[in-house]
Amino acid sequence: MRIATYNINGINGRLKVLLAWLEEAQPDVVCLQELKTDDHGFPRAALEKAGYGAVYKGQKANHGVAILAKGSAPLLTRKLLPGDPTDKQSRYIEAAVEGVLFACLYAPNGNPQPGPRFDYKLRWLARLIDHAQTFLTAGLPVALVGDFNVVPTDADIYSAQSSWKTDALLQPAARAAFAKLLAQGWVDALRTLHPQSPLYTFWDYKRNAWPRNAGLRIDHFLLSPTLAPRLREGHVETAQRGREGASDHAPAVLTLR
DNA sequence: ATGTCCTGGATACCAGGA
Repeated sequence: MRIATYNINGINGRLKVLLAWLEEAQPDVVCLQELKTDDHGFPRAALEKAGYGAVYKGQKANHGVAILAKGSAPLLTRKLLPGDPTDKQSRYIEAAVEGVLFACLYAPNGNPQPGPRFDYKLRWLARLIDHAQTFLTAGLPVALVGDFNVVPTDADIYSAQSSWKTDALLQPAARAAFAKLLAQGWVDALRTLHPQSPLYTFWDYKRNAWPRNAGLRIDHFLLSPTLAPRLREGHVETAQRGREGASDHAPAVLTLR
């Protein structure tokens, strides 16, 4: 079973790019972030034609998440991250495919920091930590997949002393939230497979980031202890970032037995 | 400090988010 995460940065503006990649990579499950469309505008028919069923929670202009499954419809379990009924942003969707539960997430960016946007990011991550614990307590095979908007360590960025130093993605409080998930028992799949590789998944459109490989690792797969033993292979589809009309994120793929 | 690209509201280009 091949599972993927892909921050598509506008699913309609980049539908051709997405369909070409699906055709080429043939993943079984895809967690998408930053749809930037409401549910009405989700390209359900085009994805069905490409062989993928979908569940999605869209939002006009910003955010929005979806889970695709090849040849089937994912079994939807939630569209809201518990813990704050007043939170209206579409950043979480959860569904089961072939006995594995996928939590597709798009954590808040949190800039500028400090400030209310960074506070929201930390509160959102705290809610994720609480919800993640319920999966572990239940012993379920779960993958937390998506754009966490956290650079976990200085090894996960081209230069920790760059202008990113004061960015919300690198702040100690954000990193502490990610570390707390690992301390719960979640396995950082890509880092476990490749302890020494950069594993960048994001290159800013600005600052000439892609040509000089000024990347950040912010898209992650966290596997529950019951699922982690099935981990076989994983990589970032780096070449996708260099395509015409690419998202600022590259997709990443894992193979599970 | 700057840079780029998406979306929406407009119906030209700008604001907001990232």
